[in-house]
Amino acid sequence: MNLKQLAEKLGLSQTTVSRALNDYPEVNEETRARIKKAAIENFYRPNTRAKSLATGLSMTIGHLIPVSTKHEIVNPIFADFIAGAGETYARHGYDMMLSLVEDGNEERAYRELKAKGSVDGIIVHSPKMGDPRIALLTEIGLPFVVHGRASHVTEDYSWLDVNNKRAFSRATEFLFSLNHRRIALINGLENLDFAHRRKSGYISAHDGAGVPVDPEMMFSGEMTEVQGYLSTRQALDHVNPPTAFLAASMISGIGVRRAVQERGLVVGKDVSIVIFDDELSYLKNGHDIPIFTATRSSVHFAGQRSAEMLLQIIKEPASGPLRELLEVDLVVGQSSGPAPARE
Amino acid sequence: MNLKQLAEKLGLSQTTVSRALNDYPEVNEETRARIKKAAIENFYRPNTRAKSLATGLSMTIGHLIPVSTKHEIVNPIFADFIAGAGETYARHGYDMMLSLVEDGNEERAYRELKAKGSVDGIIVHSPKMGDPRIALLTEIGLPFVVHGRASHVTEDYSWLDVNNKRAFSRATEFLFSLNHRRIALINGLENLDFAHRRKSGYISAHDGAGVPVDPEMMFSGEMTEVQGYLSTRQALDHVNPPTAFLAASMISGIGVRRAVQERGLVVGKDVSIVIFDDELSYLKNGHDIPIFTATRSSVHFAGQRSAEMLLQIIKEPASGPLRELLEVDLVVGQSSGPAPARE
DNA sequence: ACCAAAAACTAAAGCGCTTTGGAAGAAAGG
DNA sequence: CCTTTCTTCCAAAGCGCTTTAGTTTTTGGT
Repeated sequence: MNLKQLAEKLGLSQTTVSRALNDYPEVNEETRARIKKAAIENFYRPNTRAKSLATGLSMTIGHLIPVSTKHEIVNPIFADFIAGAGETYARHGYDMMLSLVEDGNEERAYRELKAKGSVDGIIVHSPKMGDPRIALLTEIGLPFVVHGRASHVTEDYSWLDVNNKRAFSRATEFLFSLNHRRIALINGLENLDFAHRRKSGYISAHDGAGVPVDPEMMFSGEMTEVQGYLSTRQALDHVNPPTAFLAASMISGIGVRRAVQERGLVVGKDVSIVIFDDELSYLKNGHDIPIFTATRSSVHFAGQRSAEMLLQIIKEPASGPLRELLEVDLVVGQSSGPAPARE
Repeated sequence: MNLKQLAEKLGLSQTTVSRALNDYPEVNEETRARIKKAAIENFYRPNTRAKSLATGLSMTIGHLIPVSTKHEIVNPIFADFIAGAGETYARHGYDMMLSLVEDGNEERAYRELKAKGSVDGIIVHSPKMGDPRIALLTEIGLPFVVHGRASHVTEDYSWLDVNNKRAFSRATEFLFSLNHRRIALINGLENLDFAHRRKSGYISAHDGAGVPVDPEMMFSGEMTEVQGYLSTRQALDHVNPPTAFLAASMISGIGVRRAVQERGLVVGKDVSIVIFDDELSYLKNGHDIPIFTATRSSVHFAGQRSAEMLLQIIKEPASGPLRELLEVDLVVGQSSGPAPARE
């Protein structure tokens, strides 16, 4: 059933029916009630395409997920982020469009999205340092919110980020307070901005404590279980192995733990592990006492908030660049303890 | 730049330009070349909304992800499935729309999708036993492919599934062959069809081997790490604890391992663990020797194939219900070994 | 009872595309 | 040389909605 048919059935013009359903004032309340009733009875739903063609609004938010042809990996963190964002969109009548876009094709993909008019706004994922997408989106005038930030970018833009630097400096300091002096960092890919910030937090804590940073204790890579495992093995093989590990996610932390246990070392005693916990729904950090000591920030919440911010910017572009920095909790779990006494 | 402007610029009618770009024959090859060149130079992209309004095709595939208001959990398996499907859509010029739909609202959500004309087809996720969505989608005439199957459904429909029953009977038999006689099943939610089939595979292997099934060794729940952990603890607390665990996913397997190790038991020696490995990109089952002995089937591939099937059905509805049953590999890893001798 | 203003409705244009039904000109056939 | 058939192009309708610019009906003030 489309508008025309509904209008005919009611013996009214399309104009009136459309106005009644969209709560315009210039329609008699009695008629409006009659129209709304008929709309419900006939399960009338305006055709989205027609509506958006007429209004110029697509009522759709795009999520462009960078996919590397080499690694071809989809971050599990997306699942929870998207769940959070999706809720918000649904509540506001927006749809969510997902596109996987390959490394080199990013500029084209974004321009296309604008030209095709398929979205009203975009969430930018996994910003890299000096990410060119920010200038690009500003140029083409597509509203966007970055999940994360991009260092070395001069534009003013909207973002929501976790205080990654602080998170990692706090975690490092916490380990220092337990007398650890040799801490391995199992980081994400360091061309990604968040990983860069985490590293700088790790380094600044070392500087603050006067502990030298050893580049051989810093690992970076895709945040997979296997990467956590392999990096940890390498770290433990060092002539001067670490007594503690700082892992970028629950998943790499699990890899760290596997490698540690494989060596017959006891987590929380021989070796401490601190992770960054995104509160992934399928990988919660335990049910009572946290499995891992962790800096914690819900990526589900981040998704929700980012979406809200984006919708706000779309509604009122003048409300200007919005920024939000989330602080993390430091929760102490079973995976950390005082550094073992040196023999 | 829209069609009208492009046509004016070229001194041609919209008709000719449109036809040239869509490779219709009734246009001079020289003119076509000229038009295509201009289109590229001006980065012309037809407005999707207008196009789909005119053609009646939305060129969009919908993924409705069931979200429970109670658990509010997004399965990480979706991430990889969607990555696979997304690739395929991109290659064929389709967009992907994601909606989170709450438990009770499913029927309405599907009908709305049809009425609003937002998608040309749908992938049905997480089918339950006797899932009503299949009858519903058949009734409203929206092309769909089910990822999984639904027992007790009489309709003919398209699906792509893993042979879950066989996977779990093989895994169980494998453990029997290692002399395990008491095997705990850490299953997914058993109202979900795949979990039901896995259970029946587990049971049929017991029947085949003449080993009685103990309901107290069968656990079911959301496939999280914590659920795996808690179920395992409960199983190990039993007066007659199991010597082996069969876990529904990598993630629950990790929970099983945690509980086992917490008791000071050695995986692969005191206790064997076999998992179902979906080949999640972030949780690969090790890099050389598999961490866990597993039945393996790539959910990324499943996403790809499901998408291909759906596009095929959309293109040629007559090509009828398509079905595809994927068999799993049984890969032996480090987590299984002969049952410990009874004292 | 009359006129202006407000209320309630409608016809038609327009969003940007595809597609139908021609039309004009060139090539082919007799 | 005239008719027929291609070839190549175009004007205009239509997809289903919103919205502008009116038109008709009611209301209210005098």
